[in-house]
Amino acid sequence: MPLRLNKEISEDEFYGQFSNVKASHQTLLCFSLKEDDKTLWKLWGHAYNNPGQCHAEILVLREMEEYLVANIPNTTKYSITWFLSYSPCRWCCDEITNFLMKSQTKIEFNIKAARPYYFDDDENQKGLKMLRRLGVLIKMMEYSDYEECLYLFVDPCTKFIAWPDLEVQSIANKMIFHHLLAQDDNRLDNHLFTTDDSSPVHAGSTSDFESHVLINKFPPEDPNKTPDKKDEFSDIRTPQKTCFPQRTREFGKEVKRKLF
DNA sequence: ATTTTCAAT
Repeated sequence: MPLRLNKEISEDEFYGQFSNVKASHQTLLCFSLKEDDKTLWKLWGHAYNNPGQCHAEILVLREMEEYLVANIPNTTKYSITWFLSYSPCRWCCDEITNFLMKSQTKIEFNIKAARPYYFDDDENQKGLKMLRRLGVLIKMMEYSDYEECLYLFVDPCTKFIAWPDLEVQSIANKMIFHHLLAQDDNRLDNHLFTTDDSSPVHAGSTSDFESHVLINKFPPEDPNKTPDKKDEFSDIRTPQKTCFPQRTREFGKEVKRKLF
């Protein structure tokens, strides 16, 4: 069964599928849906793509749609959160768009993706931009997102152990993601990489990260490994577990930075 | 190109 309702994933699945430094030919999607001002999820679970059949997103969208048509909302807004091991492809973006357009109830949609899925494909970029224009909060996963995903979908008592280069790769993913999605946004011309949260990335390392990602999307072994740089980022997050669910600031907000 | 990029060798 590619889709499982009310089932956590194992620790092995979590680390195996959501690693941002190892490529995979599978996609895992952990999802939750809740009615706002309620704490408990109304619908949750996880799904793998069905090989040769359909992407994980489609399975989950079907399940959520089924729920929405069968249940009269006791709220004015749904909140949906997805943890995806790959960012959605162009067609899945279209399907998410259709899903949002069909809903009678406002939907707050959060997508956190571990790895970029063919970001160099224009159509994939367009799909992601469309989602963002529709108000979907979409970002690449970073340390705190991994903590949250583990807490919510694996085990709240297990401590997240970061793998080597998680920080470096997530920062690289974040930068390339912003760069690509900002292409058609004139307001951001000179501020592609500004952030709200005092990002530890130094200006000098920008091109390193960018080329690193553009040349090798998911390098299994980083030939340019620089231990110095890794150490530089190793302490930027507190590893201790915090109370989830807890919303970190989303990237979508940071585009409203001052321009002067 | 409703798609050779979420496998099959």
